[in-house]
Amino acid sequence: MVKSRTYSTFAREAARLLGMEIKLARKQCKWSEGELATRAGISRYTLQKIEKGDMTCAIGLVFEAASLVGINLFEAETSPLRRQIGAADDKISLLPKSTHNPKKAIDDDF
Amino acid sequence: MVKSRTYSTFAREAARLLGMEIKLARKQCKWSEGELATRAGISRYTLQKIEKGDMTCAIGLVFEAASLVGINLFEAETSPLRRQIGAADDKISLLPKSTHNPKKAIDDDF
DNA sequence: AAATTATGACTGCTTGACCAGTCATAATCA
DNA sequence: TGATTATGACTGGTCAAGCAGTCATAATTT
Repeated sequence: MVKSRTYSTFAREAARLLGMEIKLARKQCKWSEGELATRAGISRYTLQKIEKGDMTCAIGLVFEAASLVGINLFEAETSPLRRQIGAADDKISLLPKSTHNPKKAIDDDF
Repeated sequence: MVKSRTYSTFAREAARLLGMEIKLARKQCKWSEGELATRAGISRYTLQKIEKGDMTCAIGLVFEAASLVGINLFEAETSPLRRQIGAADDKISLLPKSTHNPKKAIDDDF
């Protein structure tokens, strides 16, 4: 019995949703679990975990599976991924390099 | 030197983008790496990897950090996450339970 | 200017993620 | 119907993800 990590419900549901989308898209590709797993270079068991929304899966494996079945990950409406990356980069460079906070107690909100 | 996994550029860029968005959102929250790491219940080093778009990070940790800084993960426009999950569920149940493919050679596209 | 805080990078250790393989069951095809 | 394939669930072994901790440097405050 290991005390496992806790996650916010929002994060959990996002993972669950992504897993289901992958499963759905896979079925639409008419691929079996084994087929997608092979293409993604992962084991079938890992794919099962991914499709269940398991929080411990490596993000690279999840995104790889997702991209193979044609899921648009964080591609908002029109702009291609590259452009978004550039935009994020620009925005970051506008902010101060380090966020200097006066030392005070952390008010944890749980 | 272990030959590390390969990923599609699409998957890699998606992870990179998500990491940058987290970093950006964190700075907008005026939180230091240590602050967000503590709130997310992870080490600062892991957060650094997440913000770099490291493919090996657990998706749960990435999503947790993202949600803490207020990133809308897979929330399309208006519909809340829950509704999307329901929709995906419904769609899946409409498809055949198992995708039965005639045995043939896999034409791998790389 | 000095003092404080943030960042980047790294280093062993421990734990568990991922894999290969198996089995029973369910679904689909001939 | 029987034969084939897909799915769900699990198990031991191995290797790396994540952690705690450190250090040098950069940025920010006073």
